[in-house]
Amino acid sequence: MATRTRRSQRRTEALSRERIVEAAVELLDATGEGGLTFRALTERLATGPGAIYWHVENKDELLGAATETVVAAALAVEPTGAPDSPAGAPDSPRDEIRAVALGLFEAIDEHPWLATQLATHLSRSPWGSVAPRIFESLGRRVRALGVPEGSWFVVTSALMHYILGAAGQNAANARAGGGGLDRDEFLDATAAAWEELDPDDYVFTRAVAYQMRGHDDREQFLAGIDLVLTGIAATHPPDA
Amino acid sequence: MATRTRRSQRRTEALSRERIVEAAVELLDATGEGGLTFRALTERLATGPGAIYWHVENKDELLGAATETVVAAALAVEPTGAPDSPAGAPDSPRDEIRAVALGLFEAIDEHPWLATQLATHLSRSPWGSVAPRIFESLGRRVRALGVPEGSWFVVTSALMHYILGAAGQNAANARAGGGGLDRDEFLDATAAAWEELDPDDYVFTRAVAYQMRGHDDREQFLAGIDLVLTGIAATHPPDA
DNA sequence: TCCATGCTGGAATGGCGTTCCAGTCATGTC
DNA sequence: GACATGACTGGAACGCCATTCCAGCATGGA
Repeated sequence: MATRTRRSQRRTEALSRERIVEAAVELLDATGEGGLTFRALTERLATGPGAIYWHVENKDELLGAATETVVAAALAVEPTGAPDSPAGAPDSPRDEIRAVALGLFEAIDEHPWLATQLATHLSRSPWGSVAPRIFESLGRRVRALGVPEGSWFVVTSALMHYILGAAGQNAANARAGGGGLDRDEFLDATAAAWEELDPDDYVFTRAVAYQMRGHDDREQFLAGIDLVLTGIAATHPPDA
Repeated sequence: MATRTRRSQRRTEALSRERIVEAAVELLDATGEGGLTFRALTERLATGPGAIYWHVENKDELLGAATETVVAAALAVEPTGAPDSPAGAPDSPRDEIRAVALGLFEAIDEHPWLATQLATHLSRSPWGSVAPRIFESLGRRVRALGVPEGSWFVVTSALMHYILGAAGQNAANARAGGGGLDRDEFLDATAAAWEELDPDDYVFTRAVAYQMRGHDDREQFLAGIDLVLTGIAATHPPDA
């Protein structure tokens, strides 16, 4: 086995599109958006640029592949059937939507570069695999919610937009603001900055700044989801 | 006059931070995200890099300034008092929120680069002037809606997240997908792509693809806003 | 045995953001 | 009217980036 393996491979482990994308994700996670360079990639993979370009069209495609990989992983853990639930108590569509949303939220939280990447990727090529994947996952639950067919598209889109918008903007909050600040310091600094705004132009923002300090991102994200879900339920009563 | 003007200025019109930002916005509008280079900028302003760097810290700051300028302009047109309404019929907070949202939607529609820029800018530095500006504009109406103070932050954030998320993702749809396609062709291509997805994995998406074809972005965006607003009203009844 | 083909990585290219610096001009001072 | 000052300019250069080119390698089939 060892012989065959060694024979069929130039290096300890052959280069492949998978290995490249995996390394790219690791690099993005470790060093952020700007940390993914072909130099760093060739170094980490102990190879040259030509080898990478043989497996991958260009950097944009590599970023797209990284995005798709991470999103797919995030949606894969979703409790489609919830086989471990107490039996006879399947999750409601509402709970499932919350779970899917939270999965995406956490994926963006773990991979902060996803926020920007999704924004460019989704609007640039909605035919890619990532938009339909998210859309499908949410849409099935929207249908289960009892929303009439004519509104499926609108409702599912709205949900997706909220989820990606909110998760994206929260992402960097969690990871501190570029400097070495931790989350509390960062929140505190932002709240302080808000409190020093012009009292005339920013009455509301100043009045609300204190709520910024101790707030829990996840909790607030879910509260937003609930707002949208409640709106959906009110607009399309399940018994209609 | 001409003499004094000519005397006090090195060139026909002196370089200034304003002029630079203005040129940057024009360049971004005309040639897209990647079109803004210092080379193109120096050419358009008939100067050298050093002159630009005297007025501006670096490219990130320039992009931030461009973003702030455009957002400020978008929020400035909002009908704060609606002085031209039939008299005695002021806009409801709900209508005003719709108007503010639509203003942002159209700004992103006119300047597609705003979508990505807002995503990076907002999450990178929430203390900048753009987040508070939007937050304030929406928050005042949320308060007028009768939402209890304890929920101001959550509700306003949710609204902002939906607006920016939805507007951002719709932006590029409107401007065709990179190629020379117009809107209808683009929508059609996307719908066709969705209809060719795996029938098992994408039941919902395939079933809904046809709704993609003729849909109106603005209308759908507003429908989403209404969903959120309805959710807000249901969660916080005005008479409570 | 030898060649075709899939795959590799070092060297080179052109464009980018950014820096450096020698210079220019309006202005204040005497 | 001469001169020093300091805001402001723009050409040349630097280092890093994505991308391309190509001479070579290993391997499976003839």
